[in-house]
Amino acid sequence: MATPIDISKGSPEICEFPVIDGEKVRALMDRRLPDRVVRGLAELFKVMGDPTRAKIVHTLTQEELCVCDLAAVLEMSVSAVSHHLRLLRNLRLVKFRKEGRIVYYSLEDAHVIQIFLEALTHVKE
Amino acid sequence: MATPIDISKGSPEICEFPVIDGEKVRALMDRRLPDRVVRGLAELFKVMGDPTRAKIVHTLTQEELCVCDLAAVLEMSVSAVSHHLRLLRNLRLVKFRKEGRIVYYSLEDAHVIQIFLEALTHVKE
DNA sequence: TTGATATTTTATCAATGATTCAAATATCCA
DNA sequence: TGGATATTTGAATCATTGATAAAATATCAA
Repeated sequence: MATPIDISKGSPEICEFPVIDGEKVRALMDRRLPDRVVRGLAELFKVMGDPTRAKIVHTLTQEELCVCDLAAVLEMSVSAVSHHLRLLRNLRLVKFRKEGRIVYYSLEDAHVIQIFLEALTHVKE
Repeated sequence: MATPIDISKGSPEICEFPVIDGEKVRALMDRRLPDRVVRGLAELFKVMGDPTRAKIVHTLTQEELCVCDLAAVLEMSVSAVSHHLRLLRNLRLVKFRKEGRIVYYSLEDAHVIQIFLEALTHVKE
């Protein structure tokens, strides 16, 4: 039977939620992730959660590439690809090096590849 | 110097993109992921790419929980949580079992946990 | 310098998505 | 059966996001 549980934890206002298993709930509340981490996780997944950016990441798992060639591989405008690269850059999923006016992009680290490949096997099965 | 590359591959219209390294581009085009897989990947990441759903997944990595208790842990309305659970259900990230009128949710499989934890360590470092 | 190339940025529009409230189901218990 | 509880669903609103085109920046080469 659902009983209210006080989850105010000393904050000024009293918030009550009806719960089934109050102990479980209290224990899980103590183990909640910090907001900073939750936001970081969501942003990481969100930025990979677009077909175009998924393609970009996949392509870059194989080879370093300049914006222009990346656009050719994806058959998209350079501008569109550049926009997506900026998002990936902001989240530090990709890094780049400049050679004259050509900018070569590659994946930032092994973690990104790992997450991507894990998801790939999940989707393929 | 960028030279145009014919990527029409027999399709009626001729599409040309200026590229730097035509061989690289052609090779990568041959290794592109099928659209079905790309869409699946993007959907998987997108559904995890929301702070609330990230919290839900994290909570369920620890314990099976009913909707009502999940809402209490997250301090959100039951309705909002239920909406998010539906999305997670559609992508088969979570499964549920019914016990009378109470519905208990848990993560679908080890892959989901793996992807989540990998991302977590990436964000935390 | 001038023109050409590679990339980035700005601005705008349409589409998508999260949240809320209200109503609908479903199940239990008296 | 009637009433209470647990969850789901639908509609409405508001904010976010992606795509596109056009302009801006940066670098090279003649």
